[in-house]
Amino acid sequence: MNDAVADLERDRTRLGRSSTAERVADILRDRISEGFFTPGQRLSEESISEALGVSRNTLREAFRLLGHERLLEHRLNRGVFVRMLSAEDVADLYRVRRVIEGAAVRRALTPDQLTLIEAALADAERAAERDDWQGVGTANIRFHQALVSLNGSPRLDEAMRQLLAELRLVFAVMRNPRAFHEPFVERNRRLLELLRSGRSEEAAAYLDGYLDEAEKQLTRAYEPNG
Amino acid sequence: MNDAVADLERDRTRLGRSSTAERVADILRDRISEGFFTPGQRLSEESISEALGVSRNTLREAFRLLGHERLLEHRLNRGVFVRMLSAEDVADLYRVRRVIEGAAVRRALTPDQLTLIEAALADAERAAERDDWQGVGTANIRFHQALVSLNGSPRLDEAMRQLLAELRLVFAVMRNPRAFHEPFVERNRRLLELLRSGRSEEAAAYLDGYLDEAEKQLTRAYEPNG
DNA sequence: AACATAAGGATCGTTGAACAACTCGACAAG
DNA sequence: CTTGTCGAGTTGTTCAACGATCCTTATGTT
Repeated sequence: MNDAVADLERDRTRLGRSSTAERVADILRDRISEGFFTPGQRLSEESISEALGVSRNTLREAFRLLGHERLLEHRLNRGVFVRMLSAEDVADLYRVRRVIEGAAVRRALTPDQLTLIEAALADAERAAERDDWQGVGTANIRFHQALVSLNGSPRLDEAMRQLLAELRLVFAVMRNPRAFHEPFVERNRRLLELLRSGRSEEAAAYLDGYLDEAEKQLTRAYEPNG
Repeated sequence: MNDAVADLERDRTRLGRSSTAERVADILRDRISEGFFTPGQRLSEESISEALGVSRNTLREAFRLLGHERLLEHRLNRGVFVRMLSAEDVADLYRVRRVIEGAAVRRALTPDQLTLIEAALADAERAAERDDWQGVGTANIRFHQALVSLNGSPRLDEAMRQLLAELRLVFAVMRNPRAFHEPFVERNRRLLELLRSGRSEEAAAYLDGYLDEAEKQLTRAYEPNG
């Protein structure tokens, strides 16, 4: 019995997790990352609270939540807007990725720590065969999330989660997802092999170049019509 | 005219920055880090909103803000509590510090980047001469904050700010601040000299040992009566 | 005595309405 | 073309109310 019960404890976080404000935040978060709400757009308290059938107060709590995740921007007396990232923001996001992901790949790993990463990579490869580039993007994100989890730090995991959510704001305005996501599947494969064979310094160097390239592509595809 | 107006833009952030909820959050944050509210204590919506003269709704917005900073813990239908850190939390905080501060000291620096760090260190040394150990603690925090700023990343700065606020929750329950803070002034001095002479790998190694020691002391002073 | 159950009180969660404060565009005056 | 003024529309904040939930205490059962 004890094992089964212990397993249940993992679900406890999901239990406490059900205030209306949080569920509203979940909905809005999804809508933002799927591009339904586009960066720069203003979110009206009145129309959204009415549409979702919650009070303005509750909606405002949800707005605060997403504001702290940097998905929304709160301008006093003017309302909340879907965050619009500048080129400087993109640069900063990649600065942070280099620090956090770099620390992850430099660690000594046990083989079983790599299974999660392998799984995400396999998903990406399967999605690529299906020409499902949105799916590739999602799986790639999982790949990097799993990479960070090698640090074994809940706080770094959380930071990475937020960072990737912000990055999705940029992906949302990109017009050619294939050109962006496709090449990285292969690179992820190579990175994983370096990790598996324990060549961490090589892996770190490879990751740095990898992130440089991604940042450059993103900035290029982003800035001209920013 | 254009130059003078351009200068003003820097003040724009200060303009939007004053909703009641945020000011309430500022007050509560101060109260928590000064130990007026102690970890584990429940913060009643009714009594606090009454005491501060704001409505429950506004206070709840402030609670949400501090919850996201991990200073408060929100339990559904039970209220908010001042966060109580476990030994595992302390370990995680130091895990993150190793990653973020480690990345900072490994960078190549220009001498003028060190002036902020030097200033914080000088403050700590002066406070130590005055036997002002609270002051030493504050200056030490500024030292590490300045260290992280070498990364040049606003997001990492912000993450470090939050992390140190969490750590203050632990400092607040410590009974002998001198024993904890005093030895680190000297270590900070040594670390700065290593940085100044450009020996970054040596500095990184020194920092690692430094953080190990701090974590150990903190865990020891903390766990027995946790 | 140990345990399960039920009732009651306190507090939180959420709502709806109200009004003040503020933004922004339009239009008039200089 | 710039500066004042006005008004519509939106956000900021408060208040009162009620249902939902938790905690404690009292009650009853085995």
